[in-house]
Amino acid sequence: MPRDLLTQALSHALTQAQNAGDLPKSAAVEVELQIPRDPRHGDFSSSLAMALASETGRPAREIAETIVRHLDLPADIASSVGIAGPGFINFLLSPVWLRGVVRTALEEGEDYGRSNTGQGKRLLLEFVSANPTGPVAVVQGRAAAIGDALARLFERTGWAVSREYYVNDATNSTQVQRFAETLEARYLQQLGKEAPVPEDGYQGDYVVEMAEQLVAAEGDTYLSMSHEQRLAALSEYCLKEIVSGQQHDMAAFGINFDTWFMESSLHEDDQVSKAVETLKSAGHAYEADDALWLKATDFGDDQDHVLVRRDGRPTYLAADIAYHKNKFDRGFDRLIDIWGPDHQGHVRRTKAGVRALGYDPSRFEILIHQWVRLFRGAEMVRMSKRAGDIVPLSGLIEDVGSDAARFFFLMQSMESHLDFDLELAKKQAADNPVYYVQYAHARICSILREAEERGVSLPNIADVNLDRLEHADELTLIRKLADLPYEVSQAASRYEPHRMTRYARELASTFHGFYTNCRVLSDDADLTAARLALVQAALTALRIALNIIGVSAPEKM
RNA sequence: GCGCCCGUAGCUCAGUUGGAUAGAGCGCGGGGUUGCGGACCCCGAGGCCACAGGUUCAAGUCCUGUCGGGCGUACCA
Repeated sequence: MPRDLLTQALSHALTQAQNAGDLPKSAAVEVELQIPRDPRHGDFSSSLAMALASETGRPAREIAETIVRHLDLPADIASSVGIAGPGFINFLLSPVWLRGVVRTALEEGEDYGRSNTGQGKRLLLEFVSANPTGPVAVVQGRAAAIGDALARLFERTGWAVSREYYVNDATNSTQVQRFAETLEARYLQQLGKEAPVPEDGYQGDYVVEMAEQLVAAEGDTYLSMSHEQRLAALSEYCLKEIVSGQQHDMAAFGINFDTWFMESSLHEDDQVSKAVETLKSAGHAYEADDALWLKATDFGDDQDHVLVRRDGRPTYLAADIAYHKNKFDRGFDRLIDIWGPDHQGHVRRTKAGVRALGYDPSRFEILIHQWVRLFRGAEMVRMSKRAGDIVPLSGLIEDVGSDAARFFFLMQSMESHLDFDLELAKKQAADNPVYYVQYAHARICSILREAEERGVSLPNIADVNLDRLEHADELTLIRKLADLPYEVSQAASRYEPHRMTRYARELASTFHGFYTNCRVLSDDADLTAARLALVQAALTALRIALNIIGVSAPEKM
């Protein structure tokens, strides 16, 4: 990447200047490049001289001149190096170097922009993990879109990624029991019995529908059982039904999990109790009020938390700690969890538990995404499963389609609330930014089809005279193509998948501008060949960006 | 009360780890095609970046406080 080459050259120039005595040897100054807001300032810019100015007390412009004098740039990379403003060192990439990007993109194809920062190390990405007490909701769709995009970003940066969905199917958990009691009531109601839904039960209509299906499938089989037997049978039944429903929801959204990890498997193998024992013997857990507590305050939390309840049942936290131990024990080098905003309070205690077990906290990251607020027109729709008014992801996909849903989920950073107006998303299908990007892709495909129909064969890149690419819109498009590798690496390392959505829109916009001003297929055979190469490179970059955000790239629309 | 996130154009949001004159989409006003897809392109209007201090050569960005919104604050998950 040119950024790296220029950064290295600047660092080197600084050292040279210092060794030559032209600049004082000061404390470590980080050499970094920015992209100027105003393109007239060049492709890259460094404020290195200003940072040094305040340390050395010498004028920034003078320092900049000294550094530039010692600068030894790789051949052909920059067509100009300038000093501007208060002391910026600006670089303008040369057309020669830019044209090389087209060649690189075509030669590397779908691999363009890949890097190997992960060095093949194993990364476990856990996301969605909706409770098995209902269908996957819209807010979890956001987690799904974020998680899958991050997974693809990490795959592109050299990590061996596993996608995992954690199923809280422990039948003795409070939520599962509560759900089973609700289902029991609805089931009995279906059969004409008087049975109130528990006050803290699940109010959503989908439980009624489940009861209807249950009666249709199994009739009154459960009627003659005792309350306890019936609860056990029903919770087993509904866990199976709901999990398979969630698996169906994820498949419909194009998310393929490598593993659906069952919490129950932790309990069956005594992994939870063993983890608790380990904490206890290490002195990180203590008895109080007839319960067992994790001494989380020793590991950065502001309060301690119960691991084993007074009645002897382990808490969710205990299972979660055992679960993360299990992840590490499976040999993963790095763990990333993506959680919903309602789990924010659990971050510190879970990290504390993992640290208490002796694992390196830098290998474990929990990302919190914010809510999706659904609107029907001006009316906001609440989405708590426990409150009952759940909006399933499957409904959203039916309404606006998987592509639009994924694109919208990734249009803004995960820590921002997302307003999703269902009516607008349906009504304005034509104005939807996802179509704008897909249209650019279809347009390029159309050009390539047209070329074929006219008997213009696609050029072999080795035979193309790329020097014919000199129009401003051509070079602007190439600059955008050149950004892809950096965008991918940044989006991955900073957990910012929405950057790829922004990139895709910018790339599409840049392409549309090029298309308006530069005719691809013309009588000029050399120019046609060069532009066909450019257009194919743009196609490659668009496909990569769309692939990362999980949106299809249609050849016709 | 405490913790996390948010507050930027009429609306929805970006803002490249603190850089030069704050951007995009939608909406609004005006223009553009005897051409490979007009689901496109170009121009314009529109901003005390919630407010007040502070740090810095430089603050939308960092720190402190205030105000407003969301969420959390269980021996639920």
